[in-house]
Amino acid sequence: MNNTRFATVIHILTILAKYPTEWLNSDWIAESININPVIVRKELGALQEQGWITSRKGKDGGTMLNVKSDQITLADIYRTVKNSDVLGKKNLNPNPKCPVGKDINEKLATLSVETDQLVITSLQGKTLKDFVEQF
Amino acid sequence: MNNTRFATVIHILTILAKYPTEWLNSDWIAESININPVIVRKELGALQEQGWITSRKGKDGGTMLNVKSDQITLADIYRTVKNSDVLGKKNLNPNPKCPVGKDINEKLATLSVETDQLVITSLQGKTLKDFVEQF
DNA sequence: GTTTATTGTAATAAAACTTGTTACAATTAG
DNA sequence: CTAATTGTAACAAGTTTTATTACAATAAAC
Repeated sequence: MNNTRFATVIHILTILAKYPTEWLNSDWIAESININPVIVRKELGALQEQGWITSRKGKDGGTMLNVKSDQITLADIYRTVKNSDVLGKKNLNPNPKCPVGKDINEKLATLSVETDQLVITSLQGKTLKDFVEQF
Repeated sequence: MNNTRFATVIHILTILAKYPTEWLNSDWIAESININPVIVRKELGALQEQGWITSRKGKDGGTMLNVKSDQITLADIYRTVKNSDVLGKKNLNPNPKCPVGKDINEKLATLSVETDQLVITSLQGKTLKDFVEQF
């Protein structure tokens, strides 16, 4: 992961969890993170797909958390934004004529899946609630 | 990690470990991975800095492994190429006037370090020798 | 119902990162 | 001396990430 999506999304969710009874708008959230409100709205789109939030258009519109914060684990959040593996990409076209090249991707894949799973398992033990309670 | 450096470097090291008595040149290694030889030479530079290989210039030049493959753990390799954290980047300028923005990076950092450490610890239990023996 | 503020989304631009390529000086075996 | 190789710089191309502009659809509030 070489982007800020996990940081952005957990920031958004933390704010929503902190103010669970208010319709918070994307401008307000964006100011806390100090990023462009359009990016916030894009991430809110991803959170909607998970069913975690409800948004309302129009004047006095905004977003509210839809589920209890102990129902969302950090693994759920990570999976939502994850777009690369911990150990990075495999090589695209290793040479099948080379005994190493022939099998490397298969061996790498095993290691890669195992490493990613380790992270997921660890994050499954932590909820958004645990995280938010630190504030 | 959204690059192929781990895959490239472990591929290189696997080949070197497989043929420990030959001076393998960058063209030959590059053909197995199917990448540009200059990239191989760049990575070989990183491996030299770790003291893991010796290279020889000139005709019949090439590279040989300098240490036993059970002396290199996958954690050592990962650290050599790692250029991003498992959970990605923190947000650059969260708003210090917001109670969430004020502390988010500190809380995220704790989580991030813990997650990275988990991966390192797991990879420390695996050596290059273990990996190479699969071939 | 008109006004105003907001989401949702597309299109584009700018910035950062990754990979590939060309070129060549320094070096070393034969 | 010749041929082949490393080491490295410079640049080019491709991909990903982040920011920005624009605007239709919508809904509250008056």
